[in-house]
Amino acid sequence: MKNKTDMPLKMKDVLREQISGGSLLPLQKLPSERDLSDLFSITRISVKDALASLETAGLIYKENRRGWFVSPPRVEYNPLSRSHFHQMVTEQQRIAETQLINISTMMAPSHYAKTLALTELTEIHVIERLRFIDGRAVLFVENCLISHFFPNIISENLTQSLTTLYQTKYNFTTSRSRFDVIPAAAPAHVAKALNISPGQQILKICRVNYNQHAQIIDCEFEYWRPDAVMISIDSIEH
Amino acid sequence: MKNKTDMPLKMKDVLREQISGGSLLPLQKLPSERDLSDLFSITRISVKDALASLETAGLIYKENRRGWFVSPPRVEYNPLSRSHFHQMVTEQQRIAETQLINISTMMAPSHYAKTLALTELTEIHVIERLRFIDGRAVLFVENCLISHFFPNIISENLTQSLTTLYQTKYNFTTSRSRFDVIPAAAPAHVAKALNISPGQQILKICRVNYNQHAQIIDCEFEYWRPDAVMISIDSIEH
DNA sequence: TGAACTCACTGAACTAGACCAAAGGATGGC
DNA sequence: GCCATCCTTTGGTCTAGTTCAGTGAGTTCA
Repeated sequence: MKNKTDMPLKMKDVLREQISGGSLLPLQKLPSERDLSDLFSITRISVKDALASLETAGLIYKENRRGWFVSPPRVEYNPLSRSHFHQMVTEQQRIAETQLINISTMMAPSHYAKTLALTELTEIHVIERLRFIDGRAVLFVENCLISHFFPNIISENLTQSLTTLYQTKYNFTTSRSRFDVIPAAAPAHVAKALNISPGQQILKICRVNYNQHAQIIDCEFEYWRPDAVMISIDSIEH
Repeated sequence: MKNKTDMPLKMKDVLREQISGGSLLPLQKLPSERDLSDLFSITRISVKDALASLETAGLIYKENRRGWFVSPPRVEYNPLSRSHFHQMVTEQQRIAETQLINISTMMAPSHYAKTLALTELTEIHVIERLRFIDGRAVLFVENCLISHFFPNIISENLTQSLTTLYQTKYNFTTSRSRFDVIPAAAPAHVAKALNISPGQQILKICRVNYNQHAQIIDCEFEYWRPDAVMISIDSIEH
């Protein structure tokens, strides 16, 4: 029964059409909120609502105070596979990069201690890294290693795969991993690194890895931009 | 440097506090947006923004034109396990219910045909069901079965586990399953059943099941309220 | 050449209202 | 006791602005 023009809906349809039709390409910037509000004669609040709903659908994303952009296709990610980030991304004809953000060594704070099933008096290394696909920051990773398993690891090149490093330098293979996938809000430090607004929706993956002696050796917290990834698992691969 | 009172932030803190502190219990209704906007002397837009950010964090949820409610704890769900919905929920000391929404029989439309790897001239049954935890609708499921594998299935009781039915009546066991997890927006028919606004964030799980003869027998599309679930997988269980 | 500065443009966050449509309780007729 | 109708309350959607803070390109100056 709606015979109003419903410009906000029209704006969504136009953008959807331009994205699927290829007039707007992945990573391309959309017009500014102010321009869109003039173009379609609607307020900026309506523009923001409409853009937010396209964002939820995974069609567009925003960068803090920079603007809105068209989302590239999702990468398929199997958290159970041995394949690491660079290999996985490359196999899907995309370009991967890793940037080291921070390393710190500390006594395990309670939430890490709990995940690693150890006491708070154990020393851990926390490695924070940012991962890019096709030049876009899509994943913030916190790796938390139990120090005594990995002497001198902090002097290694930590932009490569940690799994490979575990194997070649420390002779540890991952015999078992356990992980949780949770739709959540971005914590402040993650939001800053990914250049999104704090509290925005992200996909959180918490993983715990066991070595060949069934010892927990490290855990990992991954924070993905929700439009960048799709978890894909096949029971036959184990 | 912010020395403004920042009432929207204060509202979030108060609600967060009341939820974690137990003054607001799971499934309990929050004051209306208008009441909150009076209480904290902020506009309804700011109230909505603040509530939306608590929603993203998984603390509260809303029902269409009914109001905002406190989210119960997430259930842990392992899509690889043989355990079915009722069993999984019961094991976590929660109450499960299933409601049959609709059954239809048709020639496979293209997106189903693609997922099931068959031609569009194959007949399929589509079973739509709504699942509840502790009385709250949290999951909309579409099961799509290849008809010739399941003669007369539509006259069975379809609020029980389909996996069990496959086994007892048709002698099919699931030998392999493959699934994708995607943060997405709720399609209109799903939004209606779950009583959420169309386009709102949900967690979509697409699963394909193979029988003991390595034939694809059905696929399933699950749409979860994102605050209700957490995917939890352990590689050792296979 | 290169580092520091300026400034226009961007979204972020907010105020102060408006009307609409669905939900659901209260009411009243039978 | 039951059912239809009314009415209040709810969120949904929208208009029309404002102020603030980070971004980044261009400019200036040592």
